[in-house]
Amino acid sequence: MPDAQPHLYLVDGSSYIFRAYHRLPPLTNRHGQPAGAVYGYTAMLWKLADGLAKAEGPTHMAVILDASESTFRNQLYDQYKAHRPPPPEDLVPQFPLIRTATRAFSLPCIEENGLEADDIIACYVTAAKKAGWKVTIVSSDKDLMQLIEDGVVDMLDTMNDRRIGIAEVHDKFGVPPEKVGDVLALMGDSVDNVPGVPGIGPKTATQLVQQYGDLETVLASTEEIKKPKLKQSLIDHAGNARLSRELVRLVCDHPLPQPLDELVLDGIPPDPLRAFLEDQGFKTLLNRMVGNGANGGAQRSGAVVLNPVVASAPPPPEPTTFDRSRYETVTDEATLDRWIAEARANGVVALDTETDCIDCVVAKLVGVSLATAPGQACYIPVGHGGGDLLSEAPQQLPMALVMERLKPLLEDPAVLKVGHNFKFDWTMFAKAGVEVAPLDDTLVMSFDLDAGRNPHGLDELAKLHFEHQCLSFKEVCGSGRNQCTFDQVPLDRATEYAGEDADVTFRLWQRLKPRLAAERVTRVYELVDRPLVPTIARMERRGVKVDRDYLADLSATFSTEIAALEEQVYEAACGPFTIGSPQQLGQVLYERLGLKGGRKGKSGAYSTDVNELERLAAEGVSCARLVLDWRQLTKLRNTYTEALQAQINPETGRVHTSFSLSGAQTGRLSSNDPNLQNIPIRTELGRKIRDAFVAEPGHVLMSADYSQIELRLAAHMADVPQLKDAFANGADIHSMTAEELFGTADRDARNKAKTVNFAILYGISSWGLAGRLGISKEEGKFIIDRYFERFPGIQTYIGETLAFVREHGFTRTLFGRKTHFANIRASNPSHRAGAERAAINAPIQGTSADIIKRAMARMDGALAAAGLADVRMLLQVHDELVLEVPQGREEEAAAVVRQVMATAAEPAVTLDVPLDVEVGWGAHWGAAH
DNA sequence: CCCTTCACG
DNA sequence: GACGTACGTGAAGGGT
Repeated sequence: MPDAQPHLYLVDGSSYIFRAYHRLPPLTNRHGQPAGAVYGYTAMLWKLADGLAKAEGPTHMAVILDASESTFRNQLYDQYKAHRPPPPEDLVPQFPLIRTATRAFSLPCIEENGLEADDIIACYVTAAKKAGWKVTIVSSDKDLMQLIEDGVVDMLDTMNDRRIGIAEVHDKFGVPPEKVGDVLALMGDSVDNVPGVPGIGPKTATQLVQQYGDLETVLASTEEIKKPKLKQSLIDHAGNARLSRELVRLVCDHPLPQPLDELVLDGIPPDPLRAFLEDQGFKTLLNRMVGNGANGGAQRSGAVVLNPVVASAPPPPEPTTFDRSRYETVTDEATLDRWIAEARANGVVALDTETDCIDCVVAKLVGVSLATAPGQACYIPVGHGGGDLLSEAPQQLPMALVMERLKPLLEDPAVLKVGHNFKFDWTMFAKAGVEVAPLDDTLVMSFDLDAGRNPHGLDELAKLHFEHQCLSFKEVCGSGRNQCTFDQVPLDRATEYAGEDADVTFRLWQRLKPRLAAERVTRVYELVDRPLVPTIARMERRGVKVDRDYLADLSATFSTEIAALEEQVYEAACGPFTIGSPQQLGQVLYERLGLKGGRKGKSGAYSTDVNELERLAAEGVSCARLVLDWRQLTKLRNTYTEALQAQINPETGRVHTSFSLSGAQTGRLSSNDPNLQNIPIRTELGRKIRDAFVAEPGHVLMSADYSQIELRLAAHMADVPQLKDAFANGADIHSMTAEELFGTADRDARNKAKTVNFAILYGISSWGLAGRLGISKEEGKFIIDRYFERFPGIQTYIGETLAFVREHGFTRTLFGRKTHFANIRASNPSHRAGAERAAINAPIQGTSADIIKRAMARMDGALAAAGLADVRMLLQVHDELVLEVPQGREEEAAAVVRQVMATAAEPAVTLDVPLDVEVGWGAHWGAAH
């Protein structure tokens, strides 16, 4: 099973290439250039990526290189590395190829001016240790041996296939790793020109450090030294020894060039690697790549065939059956402590919270269930009974005690907590003062693996993966008027239900976790969705302030207007009817009033949608205009002004939406209860509702929007030079498109071009475009052909996307997010065409979603780092973030928000187009745009 | 529970 | 020639 603990592999690329050069014959590549060292390097990366993913495999990996000749060591000592001979002539051209090879493996390549690779490695080791990770340094450089720590940091010498731990360091230097620096300082290094002390080599250096403990003590104890020559040399060269100590000391506190998390390993995309191997003519490796047909699963998913082990991992062990009677009810301290110890020993625990209500902001905790292995689960009741005066509360541990005991476990960085839809549980614990970390969320995992393939509810997944029917909430709490809350459920029954949820969650985690790497969605899970779980939980809990009195006034105004319109409609329609019934309205218009042109939908009813009513209104049918106005006002009143007032939480005075992480197939969030992602803005009347969203006194609401992010991404992904240039130069993209398509950019042409641009994003069809533009389908086709002719990249993108989705059944975003399309091979042409349009759109919409999600995951940290910890991110509306900012801090906050959003793709993805962010603020949401 | 309509990106 | 009239959502109300 995958370890809860991340394991970082740091490859010392610079030192490797020198050793490879001397070890390997002077091979040349397909272009006749020397490539022996590069071949050795490529083979080594292959071995790492292939073999190591098996048992003690890396979860994160990076190649570290020397960036520059000059470092702080040259300032310390101008002779440092001064006598180093220049690298051999046929090695020099191979240096840049190291970066090419690394990129071909899709591995991060890290270098930093002023630092040697060793220092960067030391910085990452320090940071990873702090985060509770394990580290393996792939090198045999003796300087790096200073960093080794038992069970935490080791080294791997791939050339000799040997692990280097404390024992090996001791064998070599006779001292533990933390004293290696002192030994190195005394002995010096002729290659790097570290002076050391003349006459002292490895043997004497070791012996001195062993005897006196460290360099300073050696230098302070020269009186005791017997050998006169040694004694004098130490006295004469004490300065050099101290200088040498500084030269071999590794910098470990420099800011990381790339955050640790970004180094996550996510399989190896085959295409760039294949292209590189072909270009170099590395046939052996190439054949291994193509020839491995046994690993059908990985191939089908488009993964490289280097790592078949994870893909073919055996199914989880027994028991495969579920026995609810085995779950334990925990009502005493000793039993609680036993479960906590079990979870800690295990390193991973699944959990689920039971509450009296599904609204996490007001819910009270009723109990917690834990699972430490399949079938091994318990339930800890803390809030049962009590609410009901008739029945006595059952014996149970006090909530405060349970929380106090659980807190160290839930916050232990070495214990992974697993939940299904963890944001709910996270909030319940946060309300009790516990910040759960680290965590895995099986709902998010399922979504990242199987979006578009199956639903992701716990009960549905139990059925799908284990053919197990979960106890339903209804069976436990009843339904309708007889429904009770969970705190009223008897403990034995509650234990069965809650224990099962934790048990299923645990087994689901075992089943899904190995699939992340095998199906190459680790990156999107680790870098986009998992970090978002606590972020979303915080946003939901914060809520947004809504002005109730303002909404009530607005509602009253709307109601008066609606009543007046109703009278006018009845008059125009020659009698009353239910205006809100499309069926009745259709009959009134096309039968009673005898209007012509009634269009019927597939259900046989007249269509009365906005297009039809606009058409009638334009023909002078007064009733149609009145109905349109009536519809707008009732919509605004019923869906917004009335509903929003009812949604204000009495405790917080704010509205708390729920964001769904699995709501949209493309990876977007969705918002519900209430939906705050569809608050009106397009009409003046509707816009008034935005003014109801206000900031706390002393604060403003800030809105930050990505400008045209999807078109920018289309320009990047489809590689359209004109579009990329236009974005780079800040040009008006629709005018530019109009110029290309129609040779003019007047208002009419620009509007048409804008429609065409959107049509492209949505998967164009000539009929659809024709309908939108009110032109014939021939004209529509002409425009599309012209678009493809001017922007051939778009046509290629569409063609390649469709070819890929037809072959694999899914699309991917730039971050690797998969969306599956069940209908892509449907025999029904309209079903198939629908799936094709969605598949063209999904990578673009999904990449946009990935980017803003990364911005969100980073936002709180970036604000805190800038001293803006009291700026609070409240809402996300697909390409917009809404924040609450203390008055007087607007400019500072805007700068941080803009920076985080504009750079959110980096470093995982480098875009050819800039991301532009527009920021505004005001007393309310309406004024922030 | 399905359909239609309409609010948003 | 038929298909159906752009991608992704959630909520409300009518009708069955």
